[in-house]
Amino acid sequence: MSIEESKKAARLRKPTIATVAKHAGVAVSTVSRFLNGHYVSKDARARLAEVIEELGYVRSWTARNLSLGLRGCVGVVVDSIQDLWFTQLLAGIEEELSTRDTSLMLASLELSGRYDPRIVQQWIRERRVDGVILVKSQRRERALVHECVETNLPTVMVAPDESVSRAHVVRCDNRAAGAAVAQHLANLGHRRIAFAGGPEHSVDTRQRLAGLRDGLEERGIRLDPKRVSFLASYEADAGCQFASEILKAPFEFTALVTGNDAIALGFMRIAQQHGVRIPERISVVGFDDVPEGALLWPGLTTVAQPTREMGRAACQKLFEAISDPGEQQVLVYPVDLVVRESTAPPQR
Amino acid sequence: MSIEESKKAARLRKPTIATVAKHAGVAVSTVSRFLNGHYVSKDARARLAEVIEELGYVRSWTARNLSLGLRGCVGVVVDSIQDLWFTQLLAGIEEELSTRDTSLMLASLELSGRYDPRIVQQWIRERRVDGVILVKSQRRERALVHECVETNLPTVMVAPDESVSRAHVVRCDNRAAGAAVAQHLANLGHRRIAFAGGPEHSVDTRQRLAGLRDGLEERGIRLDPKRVSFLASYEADAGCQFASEILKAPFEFTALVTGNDAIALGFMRIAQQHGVRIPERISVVGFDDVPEGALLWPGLTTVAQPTREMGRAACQKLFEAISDPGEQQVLVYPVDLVVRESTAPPQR
DNA sequence: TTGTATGCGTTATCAG
DNA sequence: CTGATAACGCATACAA
Repeated sequence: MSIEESKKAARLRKPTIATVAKHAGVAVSTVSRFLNGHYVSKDARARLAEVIEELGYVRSWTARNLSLGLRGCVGVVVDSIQDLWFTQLLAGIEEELSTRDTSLMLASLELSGRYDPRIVQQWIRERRVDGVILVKSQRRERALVHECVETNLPTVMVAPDESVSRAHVVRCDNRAAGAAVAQHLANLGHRRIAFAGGPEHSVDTRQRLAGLRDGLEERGIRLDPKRVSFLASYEADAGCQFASEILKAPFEFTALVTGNDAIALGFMRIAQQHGVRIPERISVVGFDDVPEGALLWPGLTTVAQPTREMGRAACQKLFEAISDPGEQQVLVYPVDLVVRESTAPPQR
Repeated sequence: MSIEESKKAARLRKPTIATVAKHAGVAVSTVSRFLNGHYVSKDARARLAEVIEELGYVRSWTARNLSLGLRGCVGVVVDSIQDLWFTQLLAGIEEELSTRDTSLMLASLELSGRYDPRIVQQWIRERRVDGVILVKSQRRERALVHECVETNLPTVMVAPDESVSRAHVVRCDNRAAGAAVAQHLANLGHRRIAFAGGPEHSVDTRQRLAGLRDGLEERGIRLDPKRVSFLASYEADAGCQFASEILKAPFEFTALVTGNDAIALGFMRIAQQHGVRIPERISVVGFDDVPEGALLWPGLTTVAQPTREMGRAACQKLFEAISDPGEQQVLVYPVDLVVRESTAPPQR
């Protein structure tokens, strides 16, 4: 009776590894080995493939993870999910994740206007994620990075603002990016060029500036230190503020290179609001190539990164680190100048 | 010996429910009940809280999910992760999720330029998610929606383009939005108004148009059917294309209401490129209030939705549906007109 | 190569 | 109210 009942129940319930084993006439361990690509005889292999297909068996990732002591989930941390550049990175991450049966936990460090890393610290302490991808981590995230590394939590950093060890790093070739901009502006005939970067300590900003400066010098153009500024953040607001400052007095330069697209967009808004014509009066260049830069008029000349690919790579590296915590690598991706309407030869 | 060893191992290993039980002198089931807020005597409760704190015990969500037959993961489906509006919704979803120990799987239906719902179908078939949130699902997603509903997969739809049953729906008050725009434009003095919506079958577009039309009529203004168009999509490209069409010949209207912000942005880019001044020659209004609309000059007048809140609500509804598959609800959120620089009184 | 037995950490059932 | 114990579905020593 109870046997009958359990049999019926088994028929209704969705098939497990045991069901497959029974139908194929092998042991569960054999099925498991088959599923994981370990050694199984040709015969068994064929039979199992058939039975699995027939039964419509799908493995339980929850059970697998429990058994392996994994969470089947990675964390992605960023200042704000609405970061224009991050969205593209996320697309790459998603793409890679979808091939891996791994889910995602997202954390904005600045969700409701103020900085709060507690969610991420909880992840780390409770080991809720198998690893984390830290996107554009800044100085204030130092403690967080430290926690990750101390806990031996596999960690990949994308475009970190400080150099780090004990974590994979994925970033773009900022120096080349700066150099490309230098060449473009020099070719257009600009001689008086200004730079408005992100925070001064930021690696991205420093490298882009270095590339720009060197590139200009190669062409006999000096980047006047008086025309180099560092803003408080990489956000559009900072660009707006900078524009307001600049426009208070007459200014001399004919081209402005900003730390990223968001800053450039903010600058352009305020400049245009004040009647400053772009690119006639001033050419503007950004970095990142966020989609929005192509959506306004004039379109923003910028330097594109293979952002989506970098997202995929970050994910791949993370999985490598999870399955085999070995050497830490630094991946540097090439960049591409994208010329739109915000740059033109200087008027005079 | 082996006892000693196992003891040592237990000390090193991180504490489980069993460790807690031993230390507190109760059975594991009692600990479980305590953890889940079921009935436990006051004494035991106090002791357990203490022991848990002391041991730094954290429960295994993997094991819990296995036991409960859950995945601890919800799916979020959208055309493109880079949808300007979606990003804000995602912030709300994330916010809610972070309080629930649930992770996320993201799927773009149009990841590499072409439509491919297979990833989502896999989720459904393999029951990899406890529920899904379908964002802005369109006509072509009908089959997908059908699959979700047929499988009894808890489903919440946010701003679906078609009306659906057997799923929770979260959307904004589109009619009120259209009416607000009507009032704004009428007050400014516009009489000749055009509308460029999304796809004609889209609920959002139809409701916004209806609200606009009625609002105008109340004020004695007729929305000329000749000035009503429907675009192929809600994306900026569609807006660009529409602008190119319009600008080929002289046009009569002084204000354009678009189906959403993305369309408006695309339109404005091309219009400005052609030297059409906004808002002097033509006022432009969008819907959604994506952050980018505030980032350009002139800033886009639009109708804001409580997008983040809607994300949270969608998530909450989903969890309700997961734990108790009851009545399907429709949640409608109020909207807010946001006036920026893209609208002004008509010149003549 | 294959099968047996045990562990992974919880929850739920059912006596006490 | 509490305690034993059987699921949950899979992976892996270890023995065969």
